[in-house]
Amino acid sequence: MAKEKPLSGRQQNILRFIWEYVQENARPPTIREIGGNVNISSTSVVNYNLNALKKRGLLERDADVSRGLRFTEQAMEMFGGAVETVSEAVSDAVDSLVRIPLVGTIAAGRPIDLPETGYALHDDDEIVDVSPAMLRGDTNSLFALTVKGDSMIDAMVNDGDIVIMREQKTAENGEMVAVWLKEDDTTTLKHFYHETPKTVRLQPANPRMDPIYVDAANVEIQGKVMMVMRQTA
Amino acid sequence: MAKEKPLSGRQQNILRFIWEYVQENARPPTIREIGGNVNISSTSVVNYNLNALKKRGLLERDADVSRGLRFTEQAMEMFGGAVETVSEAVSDAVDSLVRIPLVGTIAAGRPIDLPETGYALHDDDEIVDVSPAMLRGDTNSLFALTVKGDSMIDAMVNDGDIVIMREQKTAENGEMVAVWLKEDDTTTLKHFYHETPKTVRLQPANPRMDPIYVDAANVEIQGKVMMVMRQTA
DNA sequence: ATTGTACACGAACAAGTGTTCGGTGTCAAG
DNA sequence: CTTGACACCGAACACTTGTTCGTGTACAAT
Repeated sequence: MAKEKPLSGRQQNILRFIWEYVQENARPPTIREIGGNVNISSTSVVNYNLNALKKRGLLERDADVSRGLRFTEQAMEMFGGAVETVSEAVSDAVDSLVRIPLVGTIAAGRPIDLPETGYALHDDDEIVDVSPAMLRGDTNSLFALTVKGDSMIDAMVNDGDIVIMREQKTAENGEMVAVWLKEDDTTTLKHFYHETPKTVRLQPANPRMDPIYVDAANVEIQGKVMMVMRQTA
Repeated sequence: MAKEKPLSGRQQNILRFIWEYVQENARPPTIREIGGNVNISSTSVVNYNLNALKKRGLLERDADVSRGLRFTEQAMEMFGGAVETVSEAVSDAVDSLVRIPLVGTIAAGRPIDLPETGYALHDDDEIVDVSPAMLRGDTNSLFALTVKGDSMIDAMVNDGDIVIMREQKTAENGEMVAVWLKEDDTTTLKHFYHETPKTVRLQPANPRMDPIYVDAANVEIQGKVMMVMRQTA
């Protein structure tokens, strides 16, 4: 589009006054307040200039209401950094919790039982709220399971603990994963290491316990353990 | 000062409406707009309630100007703090986290080392954010410690875990507490039971381990364990 | 010289908006 | 039963505020 004519001095003064007035008063000025501050004695002239600013895309006007002025985003950018809206400020003030569905249990004797729909949030799911500061990486594909029984003790995970997991079918060395041992009909939580192409080392979290070595074909990774939470009171 | 009467339902609705209106319109509402939205047909009643909110320190009013309302800082804190009288949208977006100072470490070889000032929040403290749903009872006197070493394994607590505790010098049967064993120069986390007036049973969290029986005089309770959190990824 | 546009202005008016008045009803305290 | 405080209400009014009208000036283009 053609280059626009620069704003007149009066129009610049009007914008600046409106901006400052909004900061000080938490409301826009009236036509008469604008006129009084930029030396325009006639409400008609102020009206004319406001309409010109509207035409330039810098203001929005609501007709037939008092103080019916609002800056457009373009004008906000013009002022060199938009002032946050109240809701933005509130959002910033609050860490968004990561809401993780508690979708079931984990026990030694069976594989993890996840819902078919990939644990999308349902009204009846319990939710575990976790601060994002406590989690790393992608927080979108997480789910939580409650531990049943004391078979995870070698992972230092107790009956009733909550395990936060990410759905993941492969593991990097050292990652703690839930693995289903097919031959043993057992789910276990251990640190995973590729020993050889055919052998996997599963290292208990308890450093005083020995690892187990299993055939890679026997291992089905069911998810990565991101976090363990235990309520003791 | 005397405890103030709670805001009436109408007054809460008025505040909520004003808040939402300001966010949407970048200006305060008129008396009539307020009335129309909280089912008050008389401008006089709206005026009466606005004056009551002003009296409570939640609003400022400029006389004889249109849209002469402004929230006070007290009201802003209220909205920012996500309590009962704010809008549902803000309230829903904000779940008050319990902010717990991470004040130090816990290790077997020494008692818990707490700051003299009772772990009041300082700018340089690390904070652990926990959803209140994960905690029971008083959330005001909590602190967090990072576990050093693997000596807490019998409590199924690993090196690097975070323990959320409440300062407490006595224990009910079954509560998990941090105890300092004076004769052994050891801190341990165990479930506490009064066996006899002179004897205490300390039961490991690991059900496969045996309890220890110690002289009550040898035991110094340093806090109750509310929660254990482990980051594994 | 004429025309069109931009800019300017005072005044009047219509509508928006806040304040005041006189009144009613409820409830607790005396 | 009376009184006072609180909450509520419709109506009227005063004032604020935005819009419209008619007019004037300056300047560029024709």
